Amino acid sequence: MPVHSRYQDIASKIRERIEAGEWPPGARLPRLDDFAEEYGANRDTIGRAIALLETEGYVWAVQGRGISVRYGTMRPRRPRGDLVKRNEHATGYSFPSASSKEVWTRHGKADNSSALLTDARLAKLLGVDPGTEVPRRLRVTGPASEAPFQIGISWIHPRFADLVASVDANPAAGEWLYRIEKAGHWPIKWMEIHRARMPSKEEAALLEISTNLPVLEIVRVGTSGTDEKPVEVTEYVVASDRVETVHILHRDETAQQPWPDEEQAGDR
Amino acid sequence: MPVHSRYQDIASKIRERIEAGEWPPGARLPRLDDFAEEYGANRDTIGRAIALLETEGYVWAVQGRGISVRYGTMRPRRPRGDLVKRNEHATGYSFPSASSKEVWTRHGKADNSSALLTDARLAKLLGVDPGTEVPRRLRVTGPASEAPFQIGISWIHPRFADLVASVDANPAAGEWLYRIEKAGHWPIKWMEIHRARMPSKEEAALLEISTNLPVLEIVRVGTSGTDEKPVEVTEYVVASDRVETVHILHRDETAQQPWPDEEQAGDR
DNA sequence: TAGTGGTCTAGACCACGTC
DNA sequence: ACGTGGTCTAGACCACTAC
Repeated sequence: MPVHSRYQDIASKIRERIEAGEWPPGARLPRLDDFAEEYGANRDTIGRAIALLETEGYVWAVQGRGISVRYGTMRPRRPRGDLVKRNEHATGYSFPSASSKEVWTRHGKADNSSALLTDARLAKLLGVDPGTEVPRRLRVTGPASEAPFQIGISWIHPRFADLVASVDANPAAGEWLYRIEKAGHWPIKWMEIHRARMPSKEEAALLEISTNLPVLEIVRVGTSGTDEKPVEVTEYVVASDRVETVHILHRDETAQQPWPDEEQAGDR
Repeated sequence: MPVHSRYQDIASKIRERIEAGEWPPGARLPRLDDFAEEYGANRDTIGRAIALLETEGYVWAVQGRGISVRYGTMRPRRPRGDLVKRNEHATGYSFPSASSKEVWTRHGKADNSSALLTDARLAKLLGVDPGTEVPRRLRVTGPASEAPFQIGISWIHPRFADLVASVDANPAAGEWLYRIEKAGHWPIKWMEIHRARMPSKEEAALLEISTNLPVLEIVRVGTSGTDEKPVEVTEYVVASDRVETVHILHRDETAQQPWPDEEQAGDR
């Protein structure tokens, strides 16, 4: 485990203790000095470890008060379903588009192959068991002259493995999805889950950013319009200093006016 | 300028020099030792300043290579024209709803008053000049028993000042908007801009989080369904460890983009 | 191997919340 | 006023990149 620096190791240990329930949400952690003595490290080093845990949402430290465990309703990679903000909007494939005349270029080669989908959350969204071998497409996208702004990792449901394998080794963006829609699953329906977090070391390297720069994580799930089953899951990781997402919200055609006392046939 | 600590002051100075163009995007900054000598501070302190600038997206430091200026272009991630589809689903106000039986409570008092809208970006979105006095509504929202998860600041277009002033001093969520829709602007159309960033000190205090925890910033613009002019702008700041946003995407045959592209004059 | 950023220590002092 | 986290220094060493 320790391939990291001292403060990262210590942070890992404290993180595990929190997750094990040693200190419940709201409880106060030992003081920096206590941790320093316990781990045989300098207090400043403990401070760095705590700062790391703060970026991950585990703890909240306040001068003069102490360090307390957050009510981590949605711990990193462990979202809870009941604390969610719901929006609905229209965009199409949310693959970032070339605005005006600009053209996004792939940085490095796209990797189209199969891999084991070990992430439990993504596996669940795709409707497969964790560890299943799944067609995967990985690419890093951005302007040709500058740093990339996005990592995209797509996992296609294994029932489309043959279909996807028949496509060009270096397909255009969305090519796999077009094929699937053409094969009788039109229209694919989409859901996206957005959140902010810090990048992993690997993600930071791919995006050419510091591990200190937050990223926007977008998990997109595509569902067949015909059999209602998941078709693909894509995780985007975008650099927060380069990209914002724009959403257009529409009102349901069948929706009534929001106030109940009046009836008025809604036109648009 | 600030009453901040040494490394924050130094970060401010370097930030200003970057924005002044002293080092163009891609250029390399002086070494830590050089900065240390120039500012008469310890190298470790300079390192903290650089780490801060990294979280803000200004620079990118790599061991063995040096510190370079980022290409800090904020690019909206727009829907792709040929793939955009129409949307038929309702959204309602994207004010977070209590899923299941949970009820969000206001932390502290909501502040309903008027204030000067100095933020150039928000002023532009609302269609007023920066510095205009505008009805404002500020609230901090979250479960009753735990920490809040969201700050919401709404700015209502001044043409509705009288209408809004007539509402109860402590209105229900969305009350102002209902009134405006009722006054002949139904249905309001919405756009949202999402991005990840680090919180300000004040935001962190309101959300009871560390300044090290990234937040999701959501700027929402409501436009009158009848005269097509902006009605309100709301900025949400949500704690990234508590909230994810969920979006349902629908197809639309017409590649519409009703919102004018905002060129990003640099508001970071 | 040289150069540069990252981490660590020990000790001191500062800033903030609480009593 | 006290206690706790936050910052700063000086110097040393580690980690990574480039040559």
